[in-house]
Amino acid sequence: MRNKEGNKEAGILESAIKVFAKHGYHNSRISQIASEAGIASGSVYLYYKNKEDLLARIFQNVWEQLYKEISLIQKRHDLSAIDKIEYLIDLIFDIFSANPPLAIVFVNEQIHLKKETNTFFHFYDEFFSTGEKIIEAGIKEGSLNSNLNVTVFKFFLMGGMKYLLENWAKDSKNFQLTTLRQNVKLIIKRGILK
Amino acid sequence: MRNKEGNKEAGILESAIKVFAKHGYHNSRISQIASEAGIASGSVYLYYKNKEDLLARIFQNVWEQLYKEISLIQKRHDLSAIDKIEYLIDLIFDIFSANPPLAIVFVNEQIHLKKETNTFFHFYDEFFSTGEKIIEAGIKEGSLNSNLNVTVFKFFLMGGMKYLLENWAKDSKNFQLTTLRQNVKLIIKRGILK
DNA sequence: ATTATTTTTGAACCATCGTTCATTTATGAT
DNA sequence: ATCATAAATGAACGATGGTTCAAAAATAAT
Repeated sequence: MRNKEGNKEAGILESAIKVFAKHGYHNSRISQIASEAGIASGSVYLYYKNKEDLLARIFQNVWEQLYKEISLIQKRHDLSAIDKIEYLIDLIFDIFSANPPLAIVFVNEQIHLKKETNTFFHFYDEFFSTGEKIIEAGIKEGSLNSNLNVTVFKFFLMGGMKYLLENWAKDSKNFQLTTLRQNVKLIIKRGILK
Repeated sequence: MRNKEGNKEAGILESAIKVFAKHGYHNSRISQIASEAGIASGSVYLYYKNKEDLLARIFQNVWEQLYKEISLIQKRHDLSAIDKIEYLIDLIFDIFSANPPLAIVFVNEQIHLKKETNTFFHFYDEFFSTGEKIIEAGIKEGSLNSNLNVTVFKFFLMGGMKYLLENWAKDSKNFQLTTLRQNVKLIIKRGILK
């Protein structure tokens, strides 16, 4: 497969996302990524230190973007807490619906990267900590249920969305993205009881 | 490490769960599992066909149990739909809280097993299909919100619980299991709005 | 056109395990 | 005690695939 000229580094990363999504990190071969990118396998090492570095750079990009976006949302004083949470849900679905293979990699492969050796966990931690602040502010201002454990809700929402994204990315016929957004918002806002 | 005598097959599987939980499937060595079980590495192959068979047998056991339990819950005519869902939440937390390494393996490693080659996916499919039936019955009987997309809710709840379990198993100091159960039930029943 | 420099190549290297199996050890029957 | 059978061992095999690097190709400079 051919790349746009002058964009080899990004092209390799795109190819890596596709191959990682299809086979999983450990069953992906550098030679597959290289041929997907239209280069020789040795050339991957001109742009990336090793296989793990490819995965790390994917997550670096994702978490940096997620952190930047959530920071902007948090700062907006015209939005209530629940508005901010809904914006956050849209944000995540927007990022990954534009790139289904990235969604699959995002959901399944972060486990192979350790906190000690990867700087992007800084963004990861800040993302979650900002999310917590938004929820806490909502409790303080009285719009969110004060019985809610912030940590539990944070993980529950993230985990639920990840699982939905994965299943959507693998077989988008099962449900439309709009159904997905609407229902997640419905569930977290009002629950499932009639 | 020593096993109870006369229980080698189960002992090996327990050791595999521990090692898979700690290092992940692909970074786990048969030699590690063997030494954890107190046997020679070749002896693993007296009880299990190969490395993948170890993982498959773990999931076989889990999904068979989950399917049997959800079937019992579904049959109970003394429970409403929401009661059944709450029982289900308790069931999952009970199974995995008794075995944190199993929770970690359950959440992270199923991806390495393919539907085509593993019979336990029968239980997996039946489990989810039974879950859907419980939710659908709740909608029909009028106790659950009829705007709810059953598939979306099913995945959202499962994904949320998986992510919570993983984080709890990795660092149980973050939250107590009772907090976890209560909050999951709270969120899905009533949502987070005050 | 010639030379210097940079980029790319891909065959070969080599470390890493999963798996096998000839041998040893344990168990049980007579 | 002796023999037969079963269970367990762990060194060695072999396949795999990430990574390297000498050589080739492309590009730039003179």
